[in-house]
Order: sequence, then structure tokens, then C-alpha cells
Amino acid sequence: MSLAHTILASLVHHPTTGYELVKDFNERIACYWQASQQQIYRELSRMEEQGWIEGERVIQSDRPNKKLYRVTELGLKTLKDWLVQPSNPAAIREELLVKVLAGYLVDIAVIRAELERRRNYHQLRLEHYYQTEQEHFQDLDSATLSMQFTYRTLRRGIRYEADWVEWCDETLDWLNGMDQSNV
Amino acid sequence: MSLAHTILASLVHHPTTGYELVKDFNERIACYWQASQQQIYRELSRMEEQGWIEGERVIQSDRPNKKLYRVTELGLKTLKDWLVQPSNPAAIREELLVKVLAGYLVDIAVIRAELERRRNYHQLRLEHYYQTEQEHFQDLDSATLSMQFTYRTLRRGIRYEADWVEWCDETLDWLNGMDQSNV
DNA sequence: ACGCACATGTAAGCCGTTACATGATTAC
DNA sequence: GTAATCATGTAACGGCTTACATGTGCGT
Repeated sequence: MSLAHTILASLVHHPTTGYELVKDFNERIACYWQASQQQIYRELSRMEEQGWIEGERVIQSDRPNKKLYRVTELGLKTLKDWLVQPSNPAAIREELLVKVLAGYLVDIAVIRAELERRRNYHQLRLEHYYQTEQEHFQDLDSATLSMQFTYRTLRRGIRYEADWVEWCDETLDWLNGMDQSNV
Repeated sequence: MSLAHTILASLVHHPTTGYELVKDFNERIACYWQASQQQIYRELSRMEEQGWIEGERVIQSDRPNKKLYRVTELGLKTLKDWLVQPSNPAAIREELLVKVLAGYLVDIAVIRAELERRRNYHQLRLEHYYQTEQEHFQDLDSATLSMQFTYRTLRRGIRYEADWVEWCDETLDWLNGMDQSNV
């Protein structure tokens, strides 16, 4: 149910298209909400049916036509009503950890390779977030309230990725130490 | 598909029952894989059908009867084959962050209360993990390989919860600072 | 001619959530 | 008698994943 609310929270800033939303979800929102292109387009249709958003066809000459969505009064009310309700922590289903749990059953090189792959993935995302921080959140004191709240979500992303990198590092250190003692 | 593999990874240590598995998922596994009681029992039935595990009825006089599951050869092979395949990071869908993103739309007291609630939740889990660490992972050097791998997953849980507590704290600090400047 | 960025969709199947359901034994 | 722990299930619904599908305009 909450994908719709995430889209509302993103649309309420400024009207946008499905295509732009997909990019937003990949670049900015991914650190706390993941959704595929198919999900987003389907959800936009449903939300329009319910009257939470309104879509407007925009004819373009230099590019394919697009559909610009904006939040309606009803949509804003829906979002605000949802905002004040308590929410539960997200469910986590992390395959890598299951593989670490059972890592003793297979060649350690396999686990090491996976950990290195994951470390690189999170390092990349971390650098991406740092870049966003420098580009858009340089002067926080003079930023709008909305921007400051947005920055708090970026902070979450930064902490999350940094923490993963550190865990991968400590786990790799332990793996490498283990190897030494087995030589 | 991976709930089955998580169960295999847990069962491969020692045969156990659905009831015990549910407790394991709540206490130990929750930091990287969440599953409900209903899911677990349904998955056990499916896995038995596929021949990955075998269930044995155990008659008890002092307690209700139970069904003890053990991993078959086929199940072990299935697990090992899965272990060596690469896996993607988990998808995150964190409502609280969406609420922070749109937090400027509602009374800040609502957001503050939610942050405090979340901080307490993660603090509790963190303390629970520290307790597990002291009870079961005191002497790592003399522990089995399996135990050491298990400890790595606990470390992930500890880091994860500690990181959440810190983010909640820094966000609450910012919120409180904001209030001051508005007085 | 080809690849890339732009732009929007449909449909099947699997998995997770929610609600419902039952019953034994122990301890207070 | 009643609450807690032990113990195991069924079924409907809704959302997410995966695969499929189509088409424009620009740059090289």
C-alpha cells in the first residue's frame, strides 16, 4: 500500500512523469524504497483512478510525448493522513547473510568473492550519495524545510552504505586472518 | 524462493521443528531474514514435497506431539548449489524514511514521536544482540567454523541496529535544534 | 545502420500479509 | 479457571518480480 504514498511524497514537491519517477527511485529514493519501472507505472494508473493524482498529456516535438502527473487535494489529504500513522520497521531479507551463515559448507573463496562484490556495490552507492550531498546540500542553513527533511533521508542512505562497507571490511579481515592460520 | 534456503541453512545445523524455527527466526535470524509463522509452516510442507527435508512425527507425553525435520542429501545439494550463486542486495521499503521525506507537511511533534519510537525499538534489539553475543560468542578463538560464521551474521545485526539508533539520534538532535530556533 | 536516452505500458506467477483455526499441557 | 507455552495448520488477498512489448528522436 505504501508505494502509492512514496510516490505522493515525491510528486508533492513538483509534478513529474513516470519516467522521471523511475529515475528518482533509482537515484535518490533507492536507499529507503525500491520499486521497479513496471510497479511505478501501474501504481500511477491506480492512483489516477482513485483521484489522488491527475495526469496531463504533454505533446513534445523533440521527444516522445509524456504524461505529467500532479497531486490532487484528495491526494494531499491521503498523504497527510498516512503520515501521522505509526509505521513498523521494514522487513529485511538479505540473501548474503544467509550465505554467510552457511558459508562453512562451501569454498571460502566463494564467500570472499561475494563479500568483495558487495563491498564494491555499497562503496559505489556511498560515493554517489556523497556526490549528491555536495551538489545539492552544501548550504543547509539557508535551505528550505523540505530540503532539510530530504537531507535527513540522504543521511540515512549515507550511514547505511557506509555501515555495509565497514561490515564487509571487518568480515573480509576475519576471512583473510583465517586463511593465514590455515597455511 | 530464498525462504526455503534460509530454512535449509538453519536446519542443516541440527534437525528441528516448525515451532523452534519460528523462534529462531524471531530471535536470531530476524536481523537479516523475516518470516511469519504461517510462511514457515507452509514452506516446510513444500520443501518436504520436493524432498529437500524429511519430517518425522515425534510422540511426546508431556507436551503436544511435534514434527522433527532434517535436511536430506538432495536438500544439502540444493543449499550448496544456491550458496555459490551471486546474490543481489535486499530491497528496502522503509516507511519511516518516506515520512521523514514528507515530514514538513505535518506537525513536527508527530515525526519526533515516530523517531523516538523507532530509536527505542532498535535500542532494544541492539541490547538483545549484545546479550546473545555475551552468552554464546565469548570465546571465538576456540569456536567451531560454523559458530564463527554465525557470529559474523550477529555482527551484522549489531551494526545495523547501532547505526539506526545513531541516525535516529542525529535526526532528533536536528529536530530539537530546529525547534529552538523557532521559539 | 546502430545504440542510447526518452517514454509508457500488459500479464502471469510467486511470495508475503492478514485473518482464521485448533488443541494439549503446565503453572498459578 | 485462565493465562502462558507448546505445537501445527488453512485460505484469501494483494503486492512484487519477471518477462514481454512497443515506439520516438538524436547522435555518430
